[in-house]
This record gives sequence, structure tokens and C-alpha cells, in this order.
Amino acid sequence: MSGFAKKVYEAVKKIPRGRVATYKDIAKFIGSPGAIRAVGGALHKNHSPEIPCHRVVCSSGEAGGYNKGRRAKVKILASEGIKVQNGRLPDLTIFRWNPKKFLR
DNA sequence: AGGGTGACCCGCT
DNA sequence: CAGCGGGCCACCC
Repeated sequence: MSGFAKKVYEAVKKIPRGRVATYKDIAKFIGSPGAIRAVGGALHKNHSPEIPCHRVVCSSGEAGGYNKGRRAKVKILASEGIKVQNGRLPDLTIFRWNPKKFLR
């Protein structure tokens, strides 16, 4: 496993329950603001249950992808108390994970 | 070594 | 507001 992917997983693990982070946030957090696509690739490759990749969504508020299907992803988010409508988050800012120093 | 791919994002039409 | 295209980075053939 590459160091990059490792950083991605570490960051995702830090997302508390009931909160979400955008792919961009993760990229920034690990120190590679422009490696957004790479982040997606790392998560795509990942299948570990230890990593709450369902809490990572698009900046646009759309669910994004998921190994078990976007459908399941939305379901889990809703079960964690996150407001989701029509497969997307109406107001991303409410549940957005905010690691202050690293947030724009 | 070179080129293609993807769980993305931004800007322009 | 919706659609299209280009850019971006790490990874696999």
C-alpha cells in the first residue's frame, strides 16, 4: 500500500460519526490539495470496514461513489443522522467535518 | 518510459 | 440552471 493511500485512510478514520468530509477536504488534510482524484482512487481501491469512506462526499453535495453502491452510502449517512434528500446533501455545511486549521 | 483510467473540481458556454 | 471540456494527481497496464 502506498504512503499516499495510507494518509487518505488515516484522515478518513478521523471523521467522527454523524459528520461528513468532502474529497477536497481530505486532499487538503493530507497535504495534497490537488490530488483530489487520487483520493478517490485510493478510496475506490479500499474495502476495509475500518474506514468510514461513506462519510466522504462530493463538494457539490452529491453522495459520490461507494463500494457497496451509492444507494447504501446514502442510507448509512441518513442512519447517522445526516440529512440527505434525493441522494444528496441539501446543506453540506451543517454536517461538514471541520478540522479548523486545515479548513480553507 | 508512455499512456490510459478514475468514488473529482472548476470554469466557460 | 444545465451541459461540456480541460486540468489535476496517483496508480495500473
